[in-house]
Amino acid sequence: MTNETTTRPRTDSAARYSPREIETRWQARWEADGLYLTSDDDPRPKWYALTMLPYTSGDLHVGHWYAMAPSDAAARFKRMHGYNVLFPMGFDAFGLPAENAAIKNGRHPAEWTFANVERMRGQLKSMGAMFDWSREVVTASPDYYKWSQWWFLQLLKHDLAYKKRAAVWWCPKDQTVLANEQVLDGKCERCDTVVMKRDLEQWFFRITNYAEELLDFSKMQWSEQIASMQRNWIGKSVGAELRFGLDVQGVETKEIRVFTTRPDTVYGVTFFVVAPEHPLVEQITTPEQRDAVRAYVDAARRESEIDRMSTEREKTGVFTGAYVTNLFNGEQVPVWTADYVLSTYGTGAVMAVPAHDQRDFEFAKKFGLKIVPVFQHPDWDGGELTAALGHGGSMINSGPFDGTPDEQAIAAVVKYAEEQGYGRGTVNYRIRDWLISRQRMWGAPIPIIYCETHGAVPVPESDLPVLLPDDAEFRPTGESPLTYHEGFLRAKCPTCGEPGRRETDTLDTFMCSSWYQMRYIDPHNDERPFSRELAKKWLPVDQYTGGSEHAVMHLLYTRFFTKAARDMGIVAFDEPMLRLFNQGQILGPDGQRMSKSRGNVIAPDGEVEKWGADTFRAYLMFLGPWDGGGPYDASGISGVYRWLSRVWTVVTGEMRTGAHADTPETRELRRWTHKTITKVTDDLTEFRFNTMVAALMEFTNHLVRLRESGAEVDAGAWREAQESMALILAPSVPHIAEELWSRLGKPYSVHTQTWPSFDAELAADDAVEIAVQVNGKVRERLMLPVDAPEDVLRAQAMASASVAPYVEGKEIVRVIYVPNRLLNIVVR
RNA sequence: GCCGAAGUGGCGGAAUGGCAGACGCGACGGUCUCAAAAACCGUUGGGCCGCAAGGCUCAUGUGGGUUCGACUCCCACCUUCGGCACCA
Repeated sequence: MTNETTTRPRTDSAARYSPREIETRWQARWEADGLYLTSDDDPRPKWYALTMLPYTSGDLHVGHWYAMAPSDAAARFKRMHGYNVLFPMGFDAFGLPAENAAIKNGRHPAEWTFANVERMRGQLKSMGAMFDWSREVVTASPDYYKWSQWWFLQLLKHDLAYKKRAAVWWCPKDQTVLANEQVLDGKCERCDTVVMKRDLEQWFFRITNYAEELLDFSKMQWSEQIASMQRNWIGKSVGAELRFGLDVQGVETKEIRVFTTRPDTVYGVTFFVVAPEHPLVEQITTPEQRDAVRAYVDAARRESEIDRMSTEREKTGVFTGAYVTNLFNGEQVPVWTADYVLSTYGTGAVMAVPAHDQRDFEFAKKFGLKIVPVFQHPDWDGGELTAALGHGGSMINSGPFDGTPDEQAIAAVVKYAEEQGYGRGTVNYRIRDWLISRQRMWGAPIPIIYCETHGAVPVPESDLPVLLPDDAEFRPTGESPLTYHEGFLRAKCPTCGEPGRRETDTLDTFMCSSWYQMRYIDPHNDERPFSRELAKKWLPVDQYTGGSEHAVMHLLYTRFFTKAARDMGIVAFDEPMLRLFNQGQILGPDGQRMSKSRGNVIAPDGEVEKWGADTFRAYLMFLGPWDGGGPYDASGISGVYRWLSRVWTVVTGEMRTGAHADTPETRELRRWTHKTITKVTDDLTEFRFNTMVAALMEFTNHLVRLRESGAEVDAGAWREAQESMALILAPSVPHIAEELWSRLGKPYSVHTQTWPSFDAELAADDAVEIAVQVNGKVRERLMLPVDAPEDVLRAQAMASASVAPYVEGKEIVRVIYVPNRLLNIVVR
């Protein structure tokens, strides 16, 4: 087939790179052969690579390709390193868009959802990724959500799920409650509608039980960015809970507790503030103050959350007429109610220390309340304060504590408080329990039956799944059809058999995606969510990839789920995903996040049709660092296509070869081959896909130049270059790599080959260019053999006509020599 | 306000403290063509000198510092992006 000494067939159209033909052919072959099916019995070490599953929105967009193509390359790379790689794919299929589409078209959400699954699976397949489709999971299918319901029952059994009445976020447009995590800037995460508070009885998971452990990231390699976002969200504060005496006629409660991070300022308390929603407000308010307080509380209730959250606005508040006693000094201080105190944080009440807290300071100034400094701060001259004082100095006005330095103050006061029974040291977290009820139909029904006699009774595991009705009728009430579906509602109490009523709320879709990685390992098991043996073999996930927009939602929930599963004896590890890489977000051309409502979603189909999947994959990898993201712009894609065309031409074309094992051209060729293998290996290991593509381009350019120079090289070295090219292309551009491998006469498949090793000796240069600087400025570049001794280099440098003028007549102070890089002559 | 990341050509971006701008897009010039597209070849940070080969010089957000040498390390500031935010 190869003809020793012909020149290349430049414009032979039959030999041109035609991606579409190649890609459809190989995709069919791979599927027919089951090339990407992962066996549970494979003895090789396992590697579980996972990329976040897409929501069934309708079409795959550029963002999906951007997230998945590099993940696929990384998974394939692992496979070529001898790992038994599990790289599954599925669909997050419950949620509101399906329901909204159903209301609009008058069809069942399942229709819309499963049609989207079909379409998106096809689109995903066009990517040529190594997904094992035999393990696909769809969270909205009964054989999946049966197990979501099972998880709910386990959590309930272990007191990690509970129902309570609480003020919860409500989205008036979506007509459902939301978890705290799903409220962004006071708006619904899904639809951007301003949310409101409602008092409702809802199901919660006790994620707060794990607040402290969730702060520990030491058992995995996650980015500092995500860790800090989660830490922020959990919001740990160390301080103390202090009691204040309450003595109001007709009020049973004799104390109010506050959380403070500054118990050491307790002698500076000059007033006390409770949130307008605080249950005691109504009770303690004196008759004279009643009208004013009621008006204030009502106004606060009516105000939008966005207005209330603003930090800029002036402090407001009303005196309740009541007083509390500071147990430390027996002082009575007035109790105010003000909306700068949040009912959801701490105890909903604060001890106000205007001298040492800026918010209390502003409030005191506005309402003419006393300000008593309790630290002799070094910056304070004893005059009237213009702002609250920070940490520093030692205690004053603090009875027995006067003179205690700042560093010891908190510990001393807490110790005293505990001895006297005034309070105790404690830790407070900002995170709230996870609200998982949704008043929507397209979700997994919460498996509970309400009975007149027995209350909320869990559905027995043997009765799972609680199926969604397939004849849901959508009325324009905004309410879930489950609430008026007689067939669904009617149920017998599992305890007494009397007629009961089913829970009509469904599970938050984030609960369904909190454990999907566990289902992939055993997706067809109908006895258990997954077998223990397979869990032991595959879990946890070794490498997870996905967007950082899930930092305090999915990525926090799945960690909680794993810890709960561990404590319930279901799994034996602490963290769901050992390594996490967050790719950046690909934005629309307008620089905005791609979303259907903005109309800036770009479908990749056109580009894939035009250039091929390989080109598109490589282009997305080439754009820049993967964690960078940025606006999508297709203008550079032709360059990547041109590159793959050149690869095609140079690898399939003919070359003048012979036996020339030791010519400079052959040595140079080997050097390029081994250098490129080295670089591509390193870059794939570190997820530096952009520089990997650049290195492959440079290698290609060298081969093209070499071929066009007409030089003859060693046949073995050329062969090695061709085969190496196919192998190192395989993870990123799997189709062309397979085709080239096949055309080189190698056995199917390139994707089951071992990653090529590189020879450092062959990769090493035998001559290097060394920069010669005088006082840090480059004056000359010299070619020298590798590891040339300093004196040889120095002699040549001094002799150089471009160096001499800068050195002549000057005193040489110092000479710095960095082997194989540069020589810097310092003169005076 | 607090936490995190980042500022490099017209654009995307590259550079273990050691030759700034790899690789690619775009632009310009050329080959092929009746012509255009495609493809291929060449040039391409700014300024200055030179017919030319080439040389000089400025340049990595701003200002300082450390160093023989700074895109890289340190300090301050500015800007952008992401997160949290009246969290006691």
